[in-house]
Amino acid sequence: MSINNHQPLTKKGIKTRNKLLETAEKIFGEKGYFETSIVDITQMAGVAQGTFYKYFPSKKDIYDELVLQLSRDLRAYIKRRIEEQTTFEGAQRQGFSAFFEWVKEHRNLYSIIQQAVLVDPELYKWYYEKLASGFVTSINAAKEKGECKSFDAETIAFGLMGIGQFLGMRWIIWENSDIPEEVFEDAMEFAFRGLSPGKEE
Amino acid sequence: MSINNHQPLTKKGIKTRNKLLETAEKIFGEKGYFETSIVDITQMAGVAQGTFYKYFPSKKDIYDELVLQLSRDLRAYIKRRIEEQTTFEGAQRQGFSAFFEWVKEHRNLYSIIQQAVLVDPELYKWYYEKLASGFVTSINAAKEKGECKSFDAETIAFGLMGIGQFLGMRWIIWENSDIPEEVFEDAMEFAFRGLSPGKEE
Amino acid sequence: MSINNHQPLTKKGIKTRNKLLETAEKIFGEKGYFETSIVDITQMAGVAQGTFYKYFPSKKDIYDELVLQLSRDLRAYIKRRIEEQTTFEGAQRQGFSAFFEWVKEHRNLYSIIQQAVLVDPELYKWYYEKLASGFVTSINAAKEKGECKSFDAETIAFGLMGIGQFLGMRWIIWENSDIPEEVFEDAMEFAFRGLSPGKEE
Amino acid sequence: MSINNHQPLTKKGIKTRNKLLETAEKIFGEKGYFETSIVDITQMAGVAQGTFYKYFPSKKDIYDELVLQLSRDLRAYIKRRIEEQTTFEGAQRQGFSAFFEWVKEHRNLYSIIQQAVLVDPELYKWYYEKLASGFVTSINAAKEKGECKSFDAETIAFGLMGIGQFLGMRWIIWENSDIPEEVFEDAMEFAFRGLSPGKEE
DNA sequence: AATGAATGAGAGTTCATTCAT
DNA sequence: TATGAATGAACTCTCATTCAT
Repeated sequence: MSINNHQPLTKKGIKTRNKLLETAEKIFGEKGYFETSIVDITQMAGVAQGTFYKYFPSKKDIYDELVLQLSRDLRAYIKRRIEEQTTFEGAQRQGFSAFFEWVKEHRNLYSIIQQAVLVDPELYKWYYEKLASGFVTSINAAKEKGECKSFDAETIAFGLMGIGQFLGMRWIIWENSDIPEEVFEDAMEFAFRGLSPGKEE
Repeated sequence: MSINNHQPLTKKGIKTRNKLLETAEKIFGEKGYFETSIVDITQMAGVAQGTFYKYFPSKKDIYDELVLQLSRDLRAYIKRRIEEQTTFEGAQRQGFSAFFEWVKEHRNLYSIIQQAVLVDPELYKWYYEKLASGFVTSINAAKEKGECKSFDAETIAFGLMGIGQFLGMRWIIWENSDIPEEVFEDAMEFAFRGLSPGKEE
Repeated sequence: MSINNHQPLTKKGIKTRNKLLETAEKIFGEKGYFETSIVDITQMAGVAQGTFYKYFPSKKDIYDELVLQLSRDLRAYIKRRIEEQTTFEGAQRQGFSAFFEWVKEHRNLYSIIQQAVLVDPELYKWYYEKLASGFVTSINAAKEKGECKSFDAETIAFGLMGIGQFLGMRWIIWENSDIPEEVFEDAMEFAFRGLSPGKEE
Repeated sequence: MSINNHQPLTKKGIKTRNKLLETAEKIFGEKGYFETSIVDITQMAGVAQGTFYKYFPSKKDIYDELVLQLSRDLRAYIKRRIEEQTTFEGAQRQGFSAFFEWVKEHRNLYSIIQQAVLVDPELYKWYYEKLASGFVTSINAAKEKGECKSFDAETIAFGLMGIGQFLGMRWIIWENSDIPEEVFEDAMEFAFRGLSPGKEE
């Protein structure tokens, strides 16, 4: 009995499947989901067109898998960098820092996520809600420890993600550089102590 | 003298062209640029396929025109609402408020902008840089008046846009509601005085 | 009672019709019949699309009219140049000469004729048969006067037309030059006394 | 490894590609390049539209391939027939004869070449220059052996091609018959000894 | 006489997917 | 497991022609 459940059974099969994933990541990132054809992927991966459908039911499926994978990767990466931090501010600094590094190292993956706005809005939503939930947890913890004002955690989570997203876009993606030291410091100061100058006395 | 420069010369022509623009706005907003076909637009607009090409050289052109139009509209809308404000914080509050209202009233247009990430990244960049320049001006003015710390204006501009973008997305687009009063207030407090509780004494 | 018989009734109408003919000649010559659109013609002629159909029932009709016109023109032009000649060879020399001059002056018209191979093979045939009939008449006359061997006149007519056609193509059209003096003389010698060297004694 | 370079990799593929070429030859010949659609070709070849583009990047490409193929075929065919000839006149007689036979056997291919005037003038030029170069070689050889007057070889080459072309067109294509014996003989006599009667004494 | 908006059939081409081998 | 040929629906875009004004 042979059911094509799209799961590779041999070492060679696993290798082929990974090759396809890597190639898709590269091309989706460069040309965008809609401009990428299956032929593009199979050609660059060095396999026949038919082979693609041995491992993925459709074009959309390989995209979904990439998003899930990178969502997990990014969250794990940030988590690892935050763990050793003891203060809320320290953790956030490390978190932002980790995020910017990750974007820099994975420009393609970053691009792939943004494409979800058009490819699959629900997936886009899922990705950010998932990411937000990590923030919410640490914000609530900080509130209890008196390290953060008693804001609505969801509001702050999305606010912080928005800041990270836009700064990363502005400098890493558009400028193709690191986040300048000064920008990072200003952003942190902004986030923790706001725009208004303190009252002088 | 008749040159097919895609500009209507009669009242009837103007009406048809506008009908096409309105229809495109609606369908792009609902189905997304890539899932929208010219047939979709012309059918819903009630004209023949060929008629589309009398007024727009291509699908991309009508998209561009929509983005330009809405970019101007949004900026004008915000500007009008800010003008009467005398303080930096007041102006920002009004600005955010205006932005959220505008997004609520033009969900389709908001969606169209986000699509530019894939449709035309350069246009996407142009849109946000244009928007940012307004922020930069008012931030710099506020710095001189002592109403804002001496941050890099570009950093703050993108930070604020990110906050607005993500909150609008989270509540107006995903939840299909207004921005809750509490969320708005928390966001303003966050932006102007930061996450950290002031030093108690 | 108003019947649109495509004939202009006023001076203005005649002018418009001629403008269309001239423009069509130019564009057909440059871009070819199939690559030329009615819009191309009306735009360059400076009239509205609808105006075209006031004067010509279809694209094919204006083409036909051009071919008929130029067929008459070319034959009249050659005839005028031949009339004063008294010998067969003299007349043929003048005829070739006139043909080459005409081609040079009317590259577009020459091109238009060649297009008939694809546009309307029957018309193409008609054009050359009409042209051949002039040759036949003068060849038969020459045969009676002992100035030409007793060849089949049709054969010689098409042979001479073939020579003219190919030399004109080779130098005037491809090289965009005059027929070189030497080429012309060689061609005449070839036509009248053949390739073989006479018997030496 | 699979690259879609339009070359078939299996026997089945080769068969399909050839079927398309044969069908295109037939339909181009009958209806003309511009009146032939890809649907015409694929329908008659019994394959899906998409299949066409697996083997030919565009309509123009299959046309080009046909022209190149037939150019080689015709030249090879004539060359084979000429080789055994020892005299210039004998070779030319055989050459003309071969050409007429070939046209008769491949009316469609002949038609396809003529279409190049409109489809691709450069290709048309290439075809005749290539053909002419064979003539030039044998004319120059004949001049050295004293079998041909010292004419400019290019002039004679195009003159001879013109004669062949027009006679073939007149009798084989238009009349759909063979070249009549008498026409052939008159043409040869014309070419080798010219129109003028020798001087009587 | 002239305009220009509108039509709609049909063109060439692409591509996700299926299937025989 | 892998191949690559084959499919056919859908796409964007063109253009000769008609028609209301």
